[in-house]
Amino acid sequence: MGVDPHRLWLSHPGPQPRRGRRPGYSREAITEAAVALADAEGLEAVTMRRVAAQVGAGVMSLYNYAPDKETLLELMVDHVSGELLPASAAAPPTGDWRADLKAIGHLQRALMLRHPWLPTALATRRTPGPNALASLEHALAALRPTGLDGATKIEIFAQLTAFVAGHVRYEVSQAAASRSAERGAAEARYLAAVAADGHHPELAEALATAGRRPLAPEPPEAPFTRFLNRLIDGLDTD
Amino acid sequence: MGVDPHRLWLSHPGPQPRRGRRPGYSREAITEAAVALADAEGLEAVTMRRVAAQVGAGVMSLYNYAPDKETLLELMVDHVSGELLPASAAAPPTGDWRADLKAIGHLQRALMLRHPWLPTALATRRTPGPNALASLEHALAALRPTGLDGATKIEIFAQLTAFVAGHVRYEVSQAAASRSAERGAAEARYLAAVAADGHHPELAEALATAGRRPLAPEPPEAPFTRFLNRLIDGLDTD
DNA sequence: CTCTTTTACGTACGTTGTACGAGAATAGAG
DNA sequence: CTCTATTCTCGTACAACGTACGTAAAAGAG
Repeated sequence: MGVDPHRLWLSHPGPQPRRGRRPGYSREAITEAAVALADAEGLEAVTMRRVAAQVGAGVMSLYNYAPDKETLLELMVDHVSGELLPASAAAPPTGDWRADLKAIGHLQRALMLRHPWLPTALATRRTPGPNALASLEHALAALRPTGLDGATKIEIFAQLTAFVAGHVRYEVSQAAASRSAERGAAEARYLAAVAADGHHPELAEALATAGRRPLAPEPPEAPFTRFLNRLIDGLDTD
Repeated sequence: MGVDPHRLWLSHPGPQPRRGRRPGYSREAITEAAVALADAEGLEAVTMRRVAAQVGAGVMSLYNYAPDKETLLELMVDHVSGELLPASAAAPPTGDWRADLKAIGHLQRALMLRHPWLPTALATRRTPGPNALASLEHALAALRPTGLDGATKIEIFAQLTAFVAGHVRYEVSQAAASRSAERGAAEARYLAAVAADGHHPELAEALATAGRRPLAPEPPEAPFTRFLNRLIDGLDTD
């Protein structure tokens, strides 16, 4: 499982071959088509046949640009990770590493909301591509004032990303549930029935108090901000 | 997508049918076979054919016990969630909600290390089954002293679970990388090459300082404990 | 031109989830 | 008992998937 990252990332596009038929497509075009498909219809719509149809190629032609589908997913992840680059370049470390890290978290969340398949695609371990490494570089620079050792800084970044992914997954599933009335209602009926069985008093009370709106209306990212702040403010440099 | 949770969880085993052939297998046996398969060979080894072979049934017989494979995954998740019940029952809330929550996090981590496919299986949204709801009930009871409203308590539990899942995924991927020497070496070569390109000074330094062992040897769960403590100590009741 | 290299992609295979329907088992009704 | 309704079993079959293989086409080198 997995492809040599050196061959995949470092030798691309590689020295132009001086002989042979010219490529009719490009890794970028294929990746963009796959991303567009995933954005529009979800990750499960990304099949080799559909991606090929999207770019107007035969199915097997894709394999000249990515050795297998898992690699194509890696390319997709790194491609959208590139959307973080301009913001990173525009916001160099300020010296306040907590604020910098929170800003990174918000950017990651926005990216994942734009590409809701990203948390799922990130779930399987992959070697970071150039854009992901640029993100990591930016985060490491932000963490410089902490004086932590390298492994810990990398771990913090991985944990932050996993945290944001988990939260966004929760956000979009909640949004999907409240958008599809039928499914949401069935789940509500089920939970109400469980709460009424007498064995789940805490759940019953939680559901009863869950409907209440907060006194002051809050922006949709408020819960995320609260959790993010808690996580990062809790980080210590000892 | 998805099955009515009411039918799935609440009417099982349901009133015995008074006529017709008697079931030759059971939902529990099938679920256990699937869990055993996932424990031994990973989630991707869980195919309807292999599960059927494991229980000695024909493939299509499984569909009398679960309407589709996704539902079987739900059954697997809830089944292993049942392993948390004894510990929950043995450890009622102490009044120190932070300590209680940390204990829950450690139990969840241990569960996920026993079933490394669990973080992945949890990633796709599903309605909680009875065992998951018992876990939630336990966590809500622990959170009672916070006086938070129901939605927030539920959100905290979901976020905690997502956090633990993310961390365990990281843990097992690290363990897998260091176990397979070939793959780990290829990645190390790649990262070293990137670090040497001059455009990633922070990464270069982080990798250089990453090899150093801590002065005092620490147990394997130490990083997890640190992150968990930071997350939970950061929670506030305002 | 021929030779060599590289890309394009039709065909085909193995594996997957599962729809369908025919047969077997069980229990009540007559 | 037989008849019939009901429920479970599971062989067969199909569409969709990732992709191995091989042939045809293109393009520079000689």
